[in-house]
Amino acid sequence: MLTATEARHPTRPMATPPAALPHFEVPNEAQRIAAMLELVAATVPLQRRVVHAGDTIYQAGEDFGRLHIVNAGFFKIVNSASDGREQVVGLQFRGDWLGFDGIATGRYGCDAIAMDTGEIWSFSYEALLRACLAQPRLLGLLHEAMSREISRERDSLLSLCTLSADARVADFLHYWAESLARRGLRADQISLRMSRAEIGNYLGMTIESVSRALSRLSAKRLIRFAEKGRRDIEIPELSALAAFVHGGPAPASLLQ
Amino acid sequence: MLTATEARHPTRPMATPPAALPHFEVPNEAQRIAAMLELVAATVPLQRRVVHAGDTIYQAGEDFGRLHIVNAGFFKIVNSASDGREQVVGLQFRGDWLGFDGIATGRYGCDAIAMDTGEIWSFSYEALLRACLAQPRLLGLLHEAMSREISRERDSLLSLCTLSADARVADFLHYWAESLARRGLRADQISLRMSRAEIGNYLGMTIESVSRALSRLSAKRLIRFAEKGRRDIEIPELSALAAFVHGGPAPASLLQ
DNA sequence: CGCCCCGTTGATCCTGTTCAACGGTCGTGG
DNA sequence: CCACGACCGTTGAACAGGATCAACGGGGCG
Repeated sequence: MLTATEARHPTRPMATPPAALPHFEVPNEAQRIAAMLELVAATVPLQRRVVHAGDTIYQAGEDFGRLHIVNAGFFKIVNSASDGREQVVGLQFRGDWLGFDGIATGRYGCDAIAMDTGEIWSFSYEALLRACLAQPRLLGLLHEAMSREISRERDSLLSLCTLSADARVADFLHYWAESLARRGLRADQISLRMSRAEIGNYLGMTIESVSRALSRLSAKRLIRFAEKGRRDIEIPELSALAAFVHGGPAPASLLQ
Repeated sequence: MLTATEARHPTRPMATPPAALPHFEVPNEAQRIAAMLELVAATVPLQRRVVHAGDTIYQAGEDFGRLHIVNAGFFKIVNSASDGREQVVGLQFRGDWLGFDGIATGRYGCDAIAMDTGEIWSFSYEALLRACLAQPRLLGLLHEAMSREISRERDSLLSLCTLSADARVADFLHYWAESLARRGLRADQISLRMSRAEIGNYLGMTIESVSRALSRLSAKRLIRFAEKGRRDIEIPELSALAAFVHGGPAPASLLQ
């Protein structure tokens, strides 16, 4: 319940609040999230847990009873079919909630797995509902989080069905960078802590296709690989990436 | 509640409550939905609206303020990107809720369109929340509906990413039939009131591929076309369809 | 009747998968 | 210290599943 002082990792870009605000158009989403976390912490008895890459927050089939909020780090949601097919269906960052899929059935429907060091706040769903009676704003936050989750998944569906492989990868990078920017973190150089296999699974394509798509994006100067480690990617112009996703493979300006 | 003799060809399979319970494994989901509708109708001031194919319930960008429940008919949810890409991201049947995507932003994020004659119950989100104070069970229903929606979309993601075109179509038919069965309607002959184009869009494939997939499923005896009208489909064995989805294209028993 | 929309089927093309080989990095142990 | 193997990412070549292009039949309706 205590030990609040630690749980910070200055070396981990995900965990710390921004030191300098970026120069992108920055909505006050970071404040929204901070206020949300503050309110939850103040009104719901919660348990903080520091997690490391690979740690499981919950697993499909477990009894539901608790919800979770990402305070730091990031997490993947994996949905599995009875025949063994697995699919990463969501990536959750600071301020996102985990576990909604368990409410209806009383059992979690997916696995939630940490992709990096981070901190998870967990609390009983029942306790949350009780707290909502005293503090109705809390209910609004809950509904907002669920609504956001629904919209986000619909956007995934749209991207998966309507975009080419290259555009899907570009959209993925754009989404990632935007998620950082919205939280007040710098978005011009992101460090995916996912293997190509995980990216491919998330985007519904193979490792090779992901690799090729990244190479092509790099050739088009839409991204740049950091010197060391091809998991660190620079995005010179976020809007160019977005334009590529939308306008198709031909930005018309700097093509051939 | 009886009148068991009809229910053969109600001409409108979606609209009417079940007359005879089917012989499939039938959970009491029909009762769950009926009880839900009853409770909502008793506690929330709602507006009933009869709609016809093509009618719009709400559109992306409109101010959010109301939620909707399908009492009869069925509806598609269409998500659109700024560049014009459109994607059917959900199909909603009796008992399903519409409009959750508007809660977070205050504006609907998708279009909801009737695919057939039906009836929609609409009510103010604020009024619902007020009613929840008096009747906490209502809040449980709301959360359950949102949770279900999230799970459903994750399953769509899984199917889209991991299944071949034929399996996707089979899965779609299976989902449709199961949706009917769960509501106490007969599931062995379904009448899709969607064009091939709409099915294709929903499944992320072209009209031609849908057509071919249906032909192949028919050749495999997993489905059969009704004499007149290739939108009416018989499913001799629902479990065989499910087995095809999972076990891949080779059911091993009646192949070759 | 003519038109339009829908669904089917065939032929061809292309995107992304599959199969394969290779280089780099890291951790382990001789 | 370096050899080794496991893992990751990249790239090439061949393949295949769907997309695309095209033609045709049927039904509804002005």
